Amino acid sequence: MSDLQPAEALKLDRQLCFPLYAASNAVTKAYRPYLAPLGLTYPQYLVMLVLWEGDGVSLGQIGRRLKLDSGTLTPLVKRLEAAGLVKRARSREDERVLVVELTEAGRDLHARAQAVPLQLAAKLNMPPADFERLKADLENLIARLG
Amino acid sequence: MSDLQPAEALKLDRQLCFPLYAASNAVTKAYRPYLAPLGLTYPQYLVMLVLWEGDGVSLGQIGRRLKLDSGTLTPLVKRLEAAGLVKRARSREDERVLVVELTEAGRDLHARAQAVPLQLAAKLNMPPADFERLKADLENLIARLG
DNA sequence: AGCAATTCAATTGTGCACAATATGATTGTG
DNA sequence: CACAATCATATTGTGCACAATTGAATTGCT
Repeated sequence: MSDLQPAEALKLDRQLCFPLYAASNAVTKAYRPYLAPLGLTYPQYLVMLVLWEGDGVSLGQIGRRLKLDSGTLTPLVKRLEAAGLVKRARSREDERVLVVELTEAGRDLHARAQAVPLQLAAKLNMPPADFERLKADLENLIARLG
Repeated sequence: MSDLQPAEALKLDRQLCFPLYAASNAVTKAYRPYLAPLGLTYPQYLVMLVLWEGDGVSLGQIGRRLKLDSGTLTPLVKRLEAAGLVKRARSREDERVLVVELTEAGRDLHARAQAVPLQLAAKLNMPPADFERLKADLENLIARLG
């Protein structure tokens, strides 16, 4: 891209950022019909994925894993609590720390969520090699941005 | 992905969607320091890219190009108008249509924006081949999601 | 011409993202 | 043991995204 004339570099079709932005919006939208019956938004689903992998995690740990800050996560986790999927409690050892734990309903949702990746894979219908290459390239990009 | 056990498929590290989401957030954030001096957010910058390529475009045309709806674009373009970068006017031939045109200040901003893609390319520091492959893969993904 | 269907934008309401700041708990240092 | 610095989360304010609805202009059909 650095060998383009500046005016050419400003064309929408020359941007990497735009397909990235559009693809992210499109994928979030693609999840909606499968997550709505579970009562989850896409960012809420990501938080649940973290909790299903390891319950009893602090807000900060969730944030570092998902690269989201407290301004995003505090209200999001409160909504998960209002939906009865998680409990929020201060850590006994360190009162600054908020520990997020699954409720029974939150654990039960794991079973119902197992169809989601399969439904999305079916909708994408992307060859596994393309899928893995794209994932690796995106992870590389994220690493370059710190 | 379809050959994974469901529980495995629900691991965050197996998701394509998550690096896509995280990369999109990270790229938007990476633009911020270069766009803020121009008085633009990243979505506003995308709208300006469309207008710099062809001025006097309807809101619907901008929306189809950027895959954004009127609920997003109506207030965004009003903010661009408030910033003095565009004019909003109803089409003479069809009063339903809102035509968005650059002001003098909006055209002048084009020159100042030419550094932006170069600054971002420098920050990414990604080999052109990787850049192009990732862009092609993302466009392919967008096409699969309609 | 009349009128239902369509189209384009605006509005309303919910839920992110994130910068900036605030608040309270903990730690480190003299 | 004060007490400044740090740390974890919460709050405030701005700006997206998008579903759902509305309203007005236009088109199409008979």
